[in-house]
Amino acid sequence: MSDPYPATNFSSPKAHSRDLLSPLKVTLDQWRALVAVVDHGGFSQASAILNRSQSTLSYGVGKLERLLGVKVFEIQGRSAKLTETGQVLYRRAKELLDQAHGLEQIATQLSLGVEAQISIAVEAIYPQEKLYAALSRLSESYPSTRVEVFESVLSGGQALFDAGQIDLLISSLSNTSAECRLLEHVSFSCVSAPNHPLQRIAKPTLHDLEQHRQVVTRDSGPNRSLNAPWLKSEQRWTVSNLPAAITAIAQGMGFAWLPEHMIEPLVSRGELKKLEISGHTREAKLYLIHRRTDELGQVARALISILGA
Amino acid sequence: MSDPYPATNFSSPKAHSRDLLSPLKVTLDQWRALVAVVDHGGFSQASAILNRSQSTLSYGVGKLERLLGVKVFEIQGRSAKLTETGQVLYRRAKELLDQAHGLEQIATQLSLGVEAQISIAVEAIYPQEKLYAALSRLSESYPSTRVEVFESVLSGGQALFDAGQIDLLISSLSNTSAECRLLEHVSFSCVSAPNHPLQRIAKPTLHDLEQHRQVVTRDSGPNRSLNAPWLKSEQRWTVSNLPAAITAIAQGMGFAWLPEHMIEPLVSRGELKKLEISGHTREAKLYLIHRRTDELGQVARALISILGA
DNA sequence: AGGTTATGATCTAATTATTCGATATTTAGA
DNA sequence: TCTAAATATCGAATAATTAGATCATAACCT
Repeated sequence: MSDPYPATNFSSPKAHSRDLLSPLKVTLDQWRALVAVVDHGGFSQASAILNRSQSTLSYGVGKLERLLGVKVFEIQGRSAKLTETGQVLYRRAKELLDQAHGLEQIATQLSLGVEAQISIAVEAIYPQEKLYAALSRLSESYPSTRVEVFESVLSGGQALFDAGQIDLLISSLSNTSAECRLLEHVSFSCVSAPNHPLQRIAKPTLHDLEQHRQVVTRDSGPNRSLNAPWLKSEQRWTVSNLPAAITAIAQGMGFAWLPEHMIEPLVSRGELKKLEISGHTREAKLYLIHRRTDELGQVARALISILGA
Repeated sequence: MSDPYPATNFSSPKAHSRDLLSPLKVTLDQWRALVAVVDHGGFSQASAILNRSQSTLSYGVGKLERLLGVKVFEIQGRSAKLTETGQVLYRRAKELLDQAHGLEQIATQLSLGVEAQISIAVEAIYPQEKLYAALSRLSESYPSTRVEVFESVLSGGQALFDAGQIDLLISSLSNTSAECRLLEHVSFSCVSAPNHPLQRIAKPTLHDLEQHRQVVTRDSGPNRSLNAPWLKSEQRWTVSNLPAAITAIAQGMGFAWLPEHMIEPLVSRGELKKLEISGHTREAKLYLIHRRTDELGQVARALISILGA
């Protein structure tokens, strides 16, 4: 008896290398006929739905079966029943048709002037959940529009906006040369690692803070010039993004003013600890900035509406 | 001065209800023409690849543009360049073509006798990671085959196998009426919650164990008759699946013999604690059981080969 | 049981869509 | 300005799809 466990030839792990341009045997209409026959319980019923004659569907499905060498339907009595093979193909064919319709819908949207892409810059302190929730809602209405998101710090977004590279900007810097509306208040807390020397001071003052190293996030603008108004420490480390700042603080590198919503989980896990600076709560205002709405496309306008709601 | 942060692309989350059977304006061949023209830098070059004349492609793409009301190409000089709209459609069209090819490939597999579905029963103590790793590899070679997995305990899988409802069985009970090979040793440890009374006994004996409640997993077979050979406690709670047993133990409900690989993370997190029963390590042998290979399809054989490797 | 009806398969002719080759047109480069 | 290379367009040839008629079969209904 031969080896009961014959070696099997497995194709490469990623079978994603398909020749997209090789000829296709089966047309969308043929798949559509198959699905219609299944969904309406027969060739005759389906023919009414598709506005084709029964013989047309019979011919189409028959051709599909012939071309692929499979048997999709089994005629039991006077009704057509799917074979096991047919069930598999039916499922997949529905997905294929859905994608084909989606593609045409996208094309229709584009033909109606929906932007193919919009670009936005978002201040890093803006809550990511809100951003992604908004973009998720946007993509429900405009699946064809690609979204490019730039994370910016301080003047960085402004520079992109002025250069005309983005449609929308969420920034802490208000702008009088464009439409600008208050969007969000972000509260900052001063935090350090739990074992940092500052934590041993009962009520640290601003002067106490100045004796220690502060971690700040670098302005992403071309000049890297702007600082938040409360930045005064002599010893200062500058990092490129907020996650880096948080990591540095957690490692005991110093203190920083960070957005409440970003540090909250770390504080409750005990990896960071707030420093209560008497009478000094920090708050940043985030503005939604854009050109005049009549200069924007409908997708950008929709995003403004979602973000502002 | 471009921004260092990477661009992010969001795609549509979930296709909405679409009428799959409404007529499609654009054929796969027309999408194929579009993609070919982009990929080969022009209508003429693409015509060679697709074995069509240049005029055919021009006609096809032109028709696509007319039907959808979009402009895909912009003729700059003597080369065709994609418009923004075209770029979006090109991307999606490639996905559509890939799916269409995938569907035909699946049909081809099915036509060559690849099973549309295989069913397997797996003893609950078999490591899930191994199972899913094997099934994942299997689906690379046989994406068209659906897999049905039954989780079984003791005689449960055997019953399914005897009833011919499954192709493969991984069970701790060896079987002489079918092909059967040793697949895996699973070590069991006796565990309880850390605060359980048994933990206060330095070297508990089997007799000590019998004084406490044991949690066992119910035989999933029709008679619920079999017990593992070492089950002796008078007080016994029987639960339906291993996660339920683990939860019960962690809550202090008693002790149980559980597979090492399932309790290891809980032990290291301190939610469970092992009871060192002197000289009594438990081990189960898991067998891979199946009918003669010449009675099985190629997918079942491939899975046997993967599991046995 | 026997007639009736609903259903799918098959054949054919008519219709429709696709394809090709020839030709016009545009543009980059010499 | 001329040439080569590219796309668009046109008409004829070709291929594919479609509908209608017909047949065979199975379920349904007295």
